Amino acid sequence: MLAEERRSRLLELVRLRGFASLPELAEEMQVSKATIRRDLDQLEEAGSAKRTHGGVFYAGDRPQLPHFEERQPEQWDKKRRIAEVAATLIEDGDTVLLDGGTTTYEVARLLVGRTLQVVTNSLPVANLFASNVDTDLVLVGGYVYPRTGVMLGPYANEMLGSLGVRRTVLSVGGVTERGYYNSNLLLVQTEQAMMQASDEVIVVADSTKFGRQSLAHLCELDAIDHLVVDNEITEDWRSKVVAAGVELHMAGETDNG
Amino acid sequence: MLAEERRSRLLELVRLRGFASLPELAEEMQVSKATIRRDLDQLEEAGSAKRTHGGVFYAGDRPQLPHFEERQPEQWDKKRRIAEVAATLIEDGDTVLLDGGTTTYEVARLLVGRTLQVVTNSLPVANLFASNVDTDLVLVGGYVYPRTGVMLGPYANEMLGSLGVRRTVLSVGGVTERGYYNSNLLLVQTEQAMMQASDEVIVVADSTKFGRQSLAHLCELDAIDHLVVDNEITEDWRSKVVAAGVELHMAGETDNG
DNA sequence: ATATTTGTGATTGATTGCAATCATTTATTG
DNA sequence: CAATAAATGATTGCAATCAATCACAAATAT
Repeated sequence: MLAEERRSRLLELVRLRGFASLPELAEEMQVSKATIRRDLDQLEEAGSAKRTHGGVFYAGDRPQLPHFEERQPEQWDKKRRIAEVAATLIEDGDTVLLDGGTTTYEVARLLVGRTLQVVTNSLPVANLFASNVDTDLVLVGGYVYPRTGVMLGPYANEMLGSLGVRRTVLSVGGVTERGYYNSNLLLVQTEQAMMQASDEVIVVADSTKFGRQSLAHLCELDAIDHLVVDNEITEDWRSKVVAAGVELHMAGETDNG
Repeated sequence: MLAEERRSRLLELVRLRGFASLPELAEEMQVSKATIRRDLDQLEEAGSAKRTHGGVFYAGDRPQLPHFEERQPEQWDKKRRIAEVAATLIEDGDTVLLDGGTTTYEVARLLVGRTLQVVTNSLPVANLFASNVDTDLVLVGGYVYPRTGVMLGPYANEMLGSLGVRRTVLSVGGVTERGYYNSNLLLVQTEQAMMQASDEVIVVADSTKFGRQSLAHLCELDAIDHLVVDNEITEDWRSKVVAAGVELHMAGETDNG
């Protein structure tokens, strides 16, 4: 085996595994640890990998969704608590439609392994379920909005027009007295098609979204069935939501509403 | 910050990053390295992470596609060479349809960053392009076949029926005198819809596929435009393909075509 | 409130890993 | 083919990291 070929193979192994230890690579390649170190030095110089004490991890191009991944850590504690409550609203055997928001993603993570039919227009959500044999997964096709991994547009809307689901979980970008908002006009159209396809709509939103304006109006306050929010929502917003006839579920230390 | 909360945050960081070094975790959490070690001991006991010298990598549940990932390393050298030749058949500005085969995936990897419109029914392929601003990506929706991340079935076929693309790249499971085969009946129907939607069909297949039977007949030998194969294809198969009027592209040390 | 349990940071000897070096082997070039 | 360059494995002293331990701090229980 040529040195160049071995380095190419090493890079592929590291790319597939994410992390590989130096002794195991030496064993697999049937060369000494010193040789592997030298190979890894070269991969590190090329920027493909990063050496660690006793190992190496992949540092080259990794498909990622910057917009999605930047927003995932925001208010993570709140999102996680909201997701735990929202997941209790889903019943085994449901057909559930999950949108591409980061709070919805936390819900999705908790649904993996449950006996469900999942429909989604989100690549990250789809990736969660694709390997899972307990879940039937249907992906809504369409134009993939750059950096978010969300499918929207006419193909998506047409497919949603011929689907029916029990429950939809939607994230929102903002809530005002006039209703729920997201930042993208095309996305909102696709989300409206989701609501049409659904018996019940569950909105998941952390408290920082309340009183925050966003570009595109999704629907009125009363057009949804359930709202799950963390316990830092104000009393004022709580009463507005309840007055709109929405079932309010609070996530956190206090009693759930 | 409570110890339990810190450990939960650590797990999330490790999950997001794949690998994290102990000094950087200690710095971010504002605790000593000794404390981080103890935390990581607990994560390792729980099976969520694996300690390394000076660091930790994520070892918990990771969405994966076993069927796809098991087959990816097979004949990797051949696939890679085939992909390099196939990528030269794609022109910038093309609309190209990529199926869910592992050889097609290697082609896809080489197309990232090119100015293209990409249509695909494969989650792994979609994940490659979703973050890329040079590429317009359209995902074919439908039922996600378990463990492969490939969308197929009536929704997929209907969407393909309303699309037109310049070139399609297809992997196959087997080639006999009677033509090209894949292992799944539903998948073959979706792939036939892909061929119908395309001006030109490019099949990518490593030489081990020739003379190998597979369940579902895709099309006759002459129904495609280009075949890209590694240089270990036999002279017998070469002449059969050429006699069928297919443009043969050989990948490897010898002269192409 | 006090008593008990759990968690933390620092220290120290033990363990793991590393890079420089050199003799030898392998690959490449003319 | 011989000459040259590149690569390899082993050795050795050095560097980095570790786990056990202890005194103290923080959290929890009564």
